Amino acid sequence: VATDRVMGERRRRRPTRTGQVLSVDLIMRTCLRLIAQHGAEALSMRRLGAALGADATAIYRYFGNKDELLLAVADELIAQSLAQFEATGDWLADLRRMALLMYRTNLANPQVAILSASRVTGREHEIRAVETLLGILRGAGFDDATAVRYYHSFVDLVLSYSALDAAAQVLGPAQAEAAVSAWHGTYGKLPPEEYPNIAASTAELLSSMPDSSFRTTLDLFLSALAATR
Amino acid sequence: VATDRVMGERRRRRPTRTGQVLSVDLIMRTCLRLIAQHGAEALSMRRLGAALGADATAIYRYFGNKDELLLAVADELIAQSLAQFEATGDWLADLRRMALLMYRTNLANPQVAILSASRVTGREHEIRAVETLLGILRGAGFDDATAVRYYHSFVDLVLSYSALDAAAQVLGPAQAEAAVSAWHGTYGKLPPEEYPNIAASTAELLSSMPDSSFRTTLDLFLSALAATR
DNA sequence: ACCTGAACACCGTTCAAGT
DNA sequence: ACCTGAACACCGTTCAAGT
Repeated sequence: VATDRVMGERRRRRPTRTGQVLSVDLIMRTCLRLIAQHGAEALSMRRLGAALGADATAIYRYFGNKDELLLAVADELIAQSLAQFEATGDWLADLRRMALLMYRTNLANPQVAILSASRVTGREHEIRAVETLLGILRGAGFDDATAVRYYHSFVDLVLSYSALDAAAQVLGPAQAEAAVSAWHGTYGKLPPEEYPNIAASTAELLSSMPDSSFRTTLDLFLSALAATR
Repeated sequence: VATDRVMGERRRRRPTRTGQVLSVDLIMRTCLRLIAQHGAEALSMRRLGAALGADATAIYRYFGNKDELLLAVADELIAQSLAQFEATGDWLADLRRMALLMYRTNLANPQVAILSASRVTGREHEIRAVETLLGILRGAGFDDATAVRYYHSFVDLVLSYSALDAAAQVLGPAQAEAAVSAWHGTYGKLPPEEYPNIAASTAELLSSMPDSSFRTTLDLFLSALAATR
């Protein structure tokens, strides 16, 4: 019985049709690869099964449902962000670096970012991230209550922006095209008498709106934190 | 021919099976009601057709596809926010009020907010909102390029936070329960030696995390804008 | 002119059967 | 013990046919 637990990894599993031996880890890695290679819309249980060389329903031996699988993958993304982080002792620079790492990792896995932005996993890597961020803010000299408030704002800002930009990135070609033509076709051609402010800013609007405003917002947010310390 | 255009609203339409006469407006209202009553996951073209007493495919006479329908509904929400806004001339107060109105309207229609946060509709009310916000920022004395950058940040901040908080509000009972127990069960009971920062902040974390951080973040953001003017 | 309904190519998930 | 595959209850959308 003890052996079963300790050697869980080595339990004999029947290989699939194509000889793969399934595991939680292999499924998560394949899931991430599928999203990275073929886009978020390619992630269905059937396609994941096919990529694993297994029947889609075999995955349900390892994850209760698709949502549970994606939450596990979400904690994995936090791990990836943390792995690239090294504290420098400069709290503002550290916050900025952490924000950019989280944002970048999320944008590389948009489907997961969208699903997990508003979820608390309570898993290993999420806890480490909370501890690290609270440490940075408390180390900056904020009292406990303020550190918590700013941690909350910081993490919600980064996660909500990640989800927003991930959703934009995941739009189908037709929808992305519609956004471009809304800006160039509609906003670029409004009568100046009726829309003087848009007319005065057209060039800036057309060049700015397709890009993310995350860096601008982050910098404004961090400068406000610095000002209250 | 001219009559056809001018009196477009009064064109004779064949009633559906159940006697309803379809229109863009009726479809949008039914769509909003369906989402409000049964959640976004209940919104399928087939269900919408059923709620209209029509075949699902009849909707395609009025909206090219589901996405186009949702964009129209999203623009309706913008109209609702704008209807409650009145400029005071105090740019900071006006921005704050607009942010809170948009946030509140979105949170009252969480399912639509989630679906539309990252979309550009290019429609009537969205255009009016852009014009209004750019006007506030240019009126505050920001140059055109800066006004556009700050408009972009402002609207993305409000929309992304709306979607984040709407998604949290819309979690199933099981998932909401899981979040509570993650905070109280997991974060409330971590060993202080390993997680000193979480341990020092436990009380504040447990009381702060269930609430939205939108107001804190918005105030920090606006104070940063004020500081750069 | 407008609505209908069959059809196509998909989903996530369950469960009895196979090995 | 684990994987398979049929089956169920859905999707969005197209298009020929009906009225």
